[in-house]
Amino acid sequence: MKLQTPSHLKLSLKNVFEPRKLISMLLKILNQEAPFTEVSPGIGGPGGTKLIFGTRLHGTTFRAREEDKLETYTKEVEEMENLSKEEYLTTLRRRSSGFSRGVSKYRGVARHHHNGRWEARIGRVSGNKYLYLGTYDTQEEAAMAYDMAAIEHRGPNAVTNFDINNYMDKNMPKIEVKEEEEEEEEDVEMKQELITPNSLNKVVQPDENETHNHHQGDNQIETSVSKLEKPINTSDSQAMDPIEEHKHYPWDLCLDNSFSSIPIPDISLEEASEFLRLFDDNGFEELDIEFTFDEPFGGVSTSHSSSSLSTMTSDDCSSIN
DNA sequence: ACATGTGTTGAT
DNA sequence: TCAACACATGTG
Repeated sequence: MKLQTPSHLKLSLKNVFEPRKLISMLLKILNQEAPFTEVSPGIGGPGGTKLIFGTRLHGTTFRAREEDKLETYTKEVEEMENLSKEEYLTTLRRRSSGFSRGVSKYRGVARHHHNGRWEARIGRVSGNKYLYLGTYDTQEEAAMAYDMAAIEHRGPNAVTNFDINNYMDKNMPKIEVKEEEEEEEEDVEMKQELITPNSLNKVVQPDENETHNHHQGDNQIETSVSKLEKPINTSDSQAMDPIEEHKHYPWDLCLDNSFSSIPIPDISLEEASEFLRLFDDNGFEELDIEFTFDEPFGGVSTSHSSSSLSTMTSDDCSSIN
C-alpha cells in the first residue's frame, strides 16, 4: 500500500533549499512555533535527498516513503538535536545542489591553495564559463560576492548565502570581520548561541513511550528515540528571544518581511504558509496522522499521535516567548 | 544515467 | 586570475 503524504506538506529540495524560504520556515519552527525536532531532512535513497515537512511522529516531522523506516531518520534527528540552529541551517545549505563538499560554509567560496585567502567564484553563469569573483580575507565577504553575482546572473530566486534583502537595500549584513582564525571563533560563537535541544523539544508525550517500538534491538534507534522522549521541564527551559538571536545572524534578519516587501516572481509563498499552518493550534488538531498514511509509518504505530498532538499547542510556545 | 554547479587543483 | 577536472547531488 502506498504511503501518501499530502502534497502541500511535501517540499522538494528544489523548493526548500531556497534559503529565504527555507530559513523563514525554519525560523518559525525554531522560534518555538514548533519544536526543533519537527523538521527533518530525509535521505531519500535513489530518488535523492529530500527535505520534507510532513508527518509528525515521535514528536518529529517525517515524510514517509514507502520503503522508509524510522531508522532512516534517526541520524537526522540526532543531528538536529545536537546542532544549533545556525549549525543546522548551515548543514542544510551545504546540502543544496552542487554544494556538498569543501571547507567553506558558504556557497561559492573556497579556500585558495596559494595564499590561503577565500576565493569566490560562480560557475556557468550567463551562457557558460566561470566567473572569478576575487579573493577575500573572510568567508563572509566572499560569500557576499558570490551572492551578488548569483542574484545578478540568476535573478532574485538565486540561491544565496545570506538573505537577499541584504543586497536589495542599504543594510548590508554587518559582518564581523575577525582576524585569521575565523572558523574557530565562529564555531565558538555558535556554541554559545546553541539552542538547547531540550528547551525546544516539548511536544514529547510520556504516553508516547508505549506507542513506540522500544524493542527493536537496535541500539541506535533506541537511544535516539529515548532521547526524543526524555521528559522536558518546560518551566526552566531557557527562553530564547528570537529578536535577540537575530542580532547575531544578519543573514536571517527580516526574513518574513522580505517575503512581503520584495516582489519575488515565481516563488510561491503559499507553500511556506501552508506549512506553517500545520503548526497552528487548529492545524495540528486537524492533521490526523492516520489519514496521512494508509499504514503505520515504518511499522511503528502512530495511533496515539493525534491525541498527543493536541497537547502541542501555543501553550508550549507562548510559555517560551 | 545524465545534467548541473561547486570544490579542487594546476597553470599562467 | 584563469582554466579545467572531479564529484556530489538532483532530476527524468
